[in-house]
Amino acid sequence: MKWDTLDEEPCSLSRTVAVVGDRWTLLILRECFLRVRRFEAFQSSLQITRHLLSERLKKLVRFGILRRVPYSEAPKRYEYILTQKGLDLYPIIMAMVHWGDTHMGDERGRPLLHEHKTCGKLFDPVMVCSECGEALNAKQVHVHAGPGRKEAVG
Amino acid sequence: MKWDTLDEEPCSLSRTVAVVGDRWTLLILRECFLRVRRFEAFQSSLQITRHLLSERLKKLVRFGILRRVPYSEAPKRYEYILTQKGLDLYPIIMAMVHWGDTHMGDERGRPLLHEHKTCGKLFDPVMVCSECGEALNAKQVHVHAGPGRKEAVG
DNA sequence: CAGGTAAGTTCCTTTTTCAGACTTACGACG
DNA sequence: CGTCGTAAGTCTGAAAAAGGAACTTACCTG
Repeated sequence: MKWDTLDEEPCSLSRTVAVVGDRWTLLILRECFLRVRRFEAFQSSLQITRHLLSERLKKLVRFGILRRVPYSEAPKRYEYILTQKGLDLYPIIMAMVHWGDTHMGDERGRPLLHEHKTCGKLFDPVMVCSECGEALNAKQVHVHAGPGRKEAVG
Repeated sequence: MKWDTLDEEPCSLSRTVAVVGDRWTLLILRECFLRVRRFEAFQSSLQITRHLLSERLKKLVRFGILRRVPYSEAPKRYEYILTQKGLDLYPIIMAMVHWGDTHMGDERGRPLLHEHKTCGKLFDPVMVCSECGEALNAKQVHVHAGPGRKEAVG
């Protein structure tokens, strides 16, 4: 597998995996959604080596998931802020949190609770069909090759 | 970071990342949802080294995501089948596919289309609030420490 | 001018991953 | 009977990635 061109495969999962498919990137994104923005803050909360953090942040900026925004001119200091493309990763993160809550919990209970400001309640994320609104499950879905696959396969 | 105990962190995202947080595991799971079940089939469709495939499958079995089921007694042959815990990863995979469709597409169009057998239509997965049914977005969610976090932090 | 802070970079060691050959156990072919 | 083919792995040496810790730059504070 050539990881450097994974984002051009005719498969949307591969393309997503190319961007967020490693441990550190996912943990960095968790911090982003918890409003962490600065290099030192990421480093101290994750205990990631500065080298890797620097590299991963660059990659996320390169893919348009974070923006590097100056917050001080002298000395030059930057913070990393989620773009819309980055904010759109929220369902992935929430799906992972929900799976962890459901299947990897221990006797201590959930680490975090999520409140939906709009309705005021504690909630779980549920994935539904855009057409009929019903909850989705793997066995009710049939997959067809789309135009992007047919062209790639020939 | 000690990756070997990541699944015990007081964070559901970390625990999920401990299980599915690497490139190969996610691609293997994609194949599982496309009904691939056998060692040789995974190997030839992914071009993963046999060594890594063997290791990743063992790990998925160990975490209860796949079951190793014999399909031939002599010679002994096995296939790998998603458990319910594994099937429950579907929202994560679909969320990743959807993000890839939305943000990593090219002029060729979508690689795959998904049909909801229940309603018969092509759909996108949408993540909604379990309480009010509204589509979720990061800015409308407030996070509270839950019991599992409070106990861990002290 | 010594000490502190933020955001990196550099260097060296350890761990993972990769590519490909080897193994085991069977069935079919000639 | 010996050889080929297949499925599901294991083993090995080389290459790539990750880890740990010190170093750098540019400013600010007492």
